[in-house]
Amino acid sequence: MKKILDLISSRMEEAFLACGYEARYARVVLSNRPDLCEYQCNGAMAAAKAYKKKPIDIAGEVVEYLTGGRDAGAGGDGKSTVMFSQTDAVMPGFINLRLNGSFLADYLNGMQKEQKLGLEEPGCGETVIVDYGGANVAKPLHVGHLRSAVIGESIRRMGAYLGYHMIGDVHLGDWGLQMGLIIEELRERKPDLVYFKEHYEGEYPAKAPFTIGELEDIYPCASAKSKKDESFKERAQRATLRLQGGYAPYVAVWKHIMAVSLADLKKNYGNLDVHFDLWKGESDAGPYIPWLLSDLQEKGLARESEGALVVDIAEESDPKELPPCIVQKSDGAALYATTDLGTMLEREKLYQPKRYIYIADKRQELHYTQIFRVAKKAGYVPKETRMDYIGFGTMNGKDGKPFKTRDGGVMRLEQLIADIEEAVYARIQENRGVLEEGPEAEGSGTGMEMTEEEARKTAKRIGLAALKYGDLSNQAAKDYVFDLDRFTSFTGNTGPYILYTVVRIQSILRNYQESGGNAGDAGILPAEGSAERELMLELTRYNEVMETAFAELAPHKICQYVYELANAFSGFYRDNKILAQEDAARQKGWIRLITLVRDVLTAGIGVLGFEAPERM
RNA sequence: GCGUCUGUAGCUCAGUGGAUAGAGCAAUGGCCUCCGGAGCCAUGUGCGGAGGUUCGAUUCCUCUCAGACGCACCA
Repeated sequence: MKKILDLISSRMEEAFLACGYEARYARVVLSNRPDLCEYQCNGAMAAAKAYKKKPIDIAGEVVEYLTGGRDAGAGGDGKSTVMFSQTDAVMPGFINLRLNGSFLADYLNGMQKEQKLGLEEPGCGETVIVDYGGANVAKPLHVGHLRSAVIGESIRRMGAYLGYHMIGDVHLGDWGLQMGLIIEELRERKPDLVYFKEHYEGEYPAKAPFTIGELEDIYPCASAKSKKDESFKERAQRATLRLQGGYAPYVAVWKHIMAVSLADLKKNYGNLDVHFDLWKGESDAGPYIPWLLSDLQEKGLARESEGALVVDIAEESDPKELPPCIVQKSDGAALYATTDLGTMLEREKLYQPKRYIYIADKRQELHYTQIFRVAKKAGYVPKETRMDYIGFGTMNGKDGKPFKTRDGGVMRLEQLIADIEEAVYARIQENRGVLEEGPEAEGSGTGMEMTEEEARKTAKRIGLAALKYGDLSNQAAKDYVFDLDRFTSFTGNTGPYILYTVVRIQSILRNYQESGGNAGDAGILPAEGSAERELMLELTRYNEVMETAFAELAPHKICQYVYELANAFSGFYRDNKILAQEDAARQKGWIRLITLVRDVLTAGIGVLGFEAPERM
């Protein structure tokens, strides 16, 4: 289905053209003065100069055309409805519009018949690689990984919903210095392992010589040691180099580290309801690196500098010369940029994406600028391929500083999720308590009874919504304050509030069905009340919002929309007693209307990465 | 030093080249014989500052102040 703004705009274009003005002045936008109109066109003022006329005269001519008895709907289907109920030219040159109620109702009826509620699929199956997650092997996920996972998952879902072939890749950190650090630390702890015997010729054990718990202790320990102990660091660097060179015993250890760690990471991302199509890592770029380095040199792009191999990426238009991109360390080891470029080579070979979207901390912006330029300069990625980088801000505590545990440490993601679930669970218990103490405690049939197990499960689902909505409702690029109490609140602009709205609609629909109601494929009728009309207008924005949000890679726009829609529903719910409505046709229309609201909300939170429970 | 990003209500955040800049939370005062009150209504404060472009700027440009971050062998 066409977007409602496009339908209105094309009607206006017709009018502008008919009056002798360029179509580009006809663009219609949502009104910012709902008291005056629903939509507005400001083109007359912009056109005034070009045509040397007073804006109000231009607006007047256009309105004259529209009201000249030829106001028709998008039509062509024989049952076209008049589009506007109001067309006013207002000083200094605004054209104020309101939709005809039948046109609006028709639009919604169209939406509910369509596959994706009237959403078109501009993606057309184009392949897009989304690189997010960025977990490091052998290190537990912590709050620093949250944003990449949550934002990336949402972007991937948005794109998929719009018909793109989205490929999400976790791109593990599994090939850099941290692996050398772990290997060296392991050697110090368990020097007798066969991997550290120089002339060992036998098979390597199938069982990992450590648990995930040990592994998680090894890395921070080794990392701290390398900062104090220079010789330890050198040994770790050597181990890294040997691993990258394919030294069999280290590769064997590395495989153990990978297996143990990956199982744990999959579990944790699963708890976040974050999914990846590919579990590739930096190591997968390994095979491409020798060719990459020699190719960069053959093309004359790479040069030696202070022992390292670098590629200049500065361009004339740069305000300041950007530092070159280091592709090989002076000790010969690969680093961040090298593996990222190697990864591109693999992705081009296997998937030929039309677009890349990288989601990483905004502090990495320079790095991405560098590798994007190298990739384009060397022709590894076609010129026309879009390469986007979303740099997200820091998650801060209430003090405005990066989020920490009480003792100042880095909080594990598991802990954060557990805290949120606990807070939500407490709220659920609170509500149950209030219910039981209430004057009419019997209240059975409300469907509010919940077993302990259900309550825990529900708390988990609501907690995830609280967490993700709290994060996604902020612009990605900005730092934001993580406030557990606020995010888990069941009122206000929060994830739980959105879920509550969906649950409440479900409850009404359930009651309606249980009392023998069946709306069948009844049509939504033109609105009678103002809240009803506002709700309907809000619904029409759906496809526009989805497209814009993806075009701008801005999940927060979807948050904003679902919140506004939920609020519009609240207004409608307040003014209209759906189940008490005696006019059967109107009641059916309302049932269809709120069903559509539920479906739109469900689709919206679906791309945000969470879902509503049955009850809460 | 150079560069990037960010400054909007007491707090947390949206927003737009257009007509009166919005939400939530907090505060105050109201509203329930209500399908789930986890709601609704009312009241009050704000675009860091200065110039410029424009018929019109909170939005675009320049300067300035403040904060965060980045500037070659970490990722």
